[in-house]
Amino acid sequence: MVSERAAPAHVTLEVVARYAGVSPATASRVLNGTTRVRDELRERVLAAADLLGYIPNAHAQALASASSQVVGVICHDVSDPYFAAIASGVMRAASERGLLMMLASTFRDPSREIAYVSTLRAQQARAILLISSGFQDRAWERAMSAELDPYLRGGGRVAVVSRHRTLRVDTVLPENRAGGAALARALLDLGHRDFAVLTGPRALTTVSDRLGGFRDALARAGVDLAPDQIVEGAFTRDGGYDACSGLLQRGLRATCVFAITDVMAIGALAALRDHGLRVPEDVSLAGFDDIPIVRDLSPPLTTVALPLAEMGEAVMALALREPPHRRSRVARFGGEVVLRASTAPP
Amino acid sequence: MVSERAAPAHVTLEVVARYAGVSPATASRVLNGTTRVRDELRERVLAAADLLGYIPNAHAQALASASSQVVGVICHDVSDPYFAAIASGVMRAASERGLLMMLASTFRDPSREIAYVSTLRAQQARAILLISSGFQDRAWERAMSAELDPYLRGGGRVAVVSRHRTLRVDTVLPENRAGGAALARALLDLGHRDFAVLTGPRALTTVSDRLGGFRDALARAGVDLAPDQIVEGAFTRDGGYDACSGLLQRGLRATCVFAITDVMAIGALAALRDHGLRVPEDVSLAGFDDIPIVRDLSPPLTTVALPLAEMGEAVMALALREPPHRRSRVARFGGEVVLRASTAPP
DNA sequence: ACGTTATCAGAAAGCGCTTTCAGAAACCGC
DNA sequence: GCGGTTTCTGAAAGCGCTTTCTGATAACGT
Repeated sequence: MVSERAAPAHVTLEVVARYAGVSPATASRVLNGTTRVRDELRERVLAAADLLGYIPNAHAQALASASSQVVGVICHDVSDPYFAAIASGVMRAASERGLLMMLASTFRDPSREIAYVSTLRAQQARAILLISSGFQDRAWERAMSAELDPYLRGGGRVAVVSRHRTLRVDTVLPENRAGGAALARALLDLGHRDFAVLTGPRALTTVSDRLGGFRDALARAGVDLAPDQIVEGAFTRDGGYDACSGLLQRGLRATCVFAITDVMAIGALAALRDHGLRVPEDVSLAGFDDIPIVRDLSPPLTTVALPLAEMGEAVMALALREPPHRRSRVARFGGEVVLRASTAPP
Repeated sequence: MVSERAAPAHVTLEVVARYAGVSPATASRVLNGTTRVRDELRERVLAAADLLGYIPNAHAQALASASSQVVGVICHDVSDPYFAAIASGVMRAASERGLLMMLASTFRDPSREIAYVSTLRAQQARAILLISSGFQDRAWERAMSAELDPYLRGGGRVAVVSRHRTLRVDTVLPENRAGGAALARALLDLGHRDFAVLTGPRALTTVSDRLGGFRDALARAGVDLAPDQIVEGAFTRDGGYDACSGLLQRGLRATCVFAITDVMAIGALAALRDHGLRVPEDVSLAGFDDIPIVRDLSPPLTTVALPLAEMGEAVMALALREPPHRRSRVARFGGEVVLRASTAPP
């Protein structure tokens, strides 16, 4: 009767230890397996912990041992399939290692990226991973370094997806430039000479690298890209739709449209269709990323494949590798052109 | 010179306080704004904190104040657009409230759901949110309750997306049953009488509710669903593809296929196409969820719309509302049929 | 001018754990 | 059988903060 309504209080290590008739030190040792403990005591502690439903307080553990099981992940936009796929790879890598993942989404605002680094520092994250699209801006870079440097000096680990100009950290680098170039060559091989491009914000290295690679490869083939056939839009499905609509309104002179990301390509496909154009009969369309859904579009989308989940696993591996930061390392991924039915000879 | 290489040590509250010439207590009060402090001291503390780049240790804060800024989210599968969309809503709700989100993905294994609850308890999460598809299994329910109950008694908050039979917690409930029924009626109205269904694991309430609602509505109209036209597959794109392929091999006798989720419908669409069937001319196809991509398929998919992001925000609101758990509450969402071009009269 | 109340700052306890440190007990060889 | 190891356990310090509690100082009324 009484025992049944006994307040469970807070079952702390102290309670377990008392119950087992040992000191908290011994109980801690048993529970963590740090040191041999006489079998009899071991059993008593284990039994007590189990019986009382003991759950250690991770804050106390972290504070006392100055270490944590948590990695922080800052993601450009979790609701975008590209970033979600990478985050999913990070998630998998984390659970393999028994780590917990604190996930923050900046919803496309680079300044929040910096704020979150600070927050994750406060949380004593063992590593901070940035899943971004790169951002080139002096003030931003300075502020980010000001957050990252003390963290690194304090033993924190940092790794980043996508190219950043001045951040001295481990990097997972999608082959944006080479991929853009390879795509251009593939499209040239199909016979296209007139291109239009739907880009995202130029301040993102992801955008400028892809566009740069694409344009260079065209130039090398003696084909140039009319400035009025390059339209900038938001980095989203609707951004792609709007950019493509704008292009169509102004008069599309291209036989092939390159959307700088698959997500934008999805919007572009809708815009083309709404405008009565058939893909690829009237115009070819290509994207970049190979997010899972694009093979199920009709027509399936030609794109540049990136192993997104693998990149997520790699960014974790890079951050956690020993010894830390011999010198910031770069791991390159992807860049293979996947030709599908959305492109055809003009 | 010397000052430049001075070890930054760890900048703790103590260091800031000493530097400002006040006690740690005062520094704490200033930084948290808990109590009025003389302006002069205030300024000194703030200046010192800023100068030294002070970042509070969240573990110490949590330990001392017995409260945390972290909510734990356990997600069935982060790489599935349905769950990702809900998680994104949760994310938004978290950042609005200044909370941090610890995200775990069970990768479709219900037993890991229980393990993660325990882990998040250890992390002293202020709330635990389960984004699942429901699971009906006595042993599982018992084990889950055994984790949840002590957590709730200790002041923890819990809320769940999807119906669970015995869990006494706040629930965000998609209108699966009503939605399934409404979809059936809409398809009947189009003139269909012969249906096939691609389902997921029956142990998931999401599956059984949708299927139950669908079948009941058909029965009420005097139409029955041949058992051999119901095929169970994994809850994924490939599961949908395989289930649909199996159905086609065995001989499809239906004029309309209902896939229990949009994700499975995407796979089904691919299977139908690979089999040379046109949608909706040869067979109509409907899904459930209205994940963002399905309006961009061709044909756009008929489905039952659920406000996924909103549901994510709601599950957070439910968990955090005051006072806690007057009695577990249920918030219902969605269930509107969205007719698109993937369905047509037979 | 005196007692009374309101403000503000510091000392110190304590959150729940880990980890030296040191002592007790058991072991060894010769 | 005794010094010297080797094991094992407990006492206690301390991780970095918050929060009483207490004392000092200022402000107030009559």
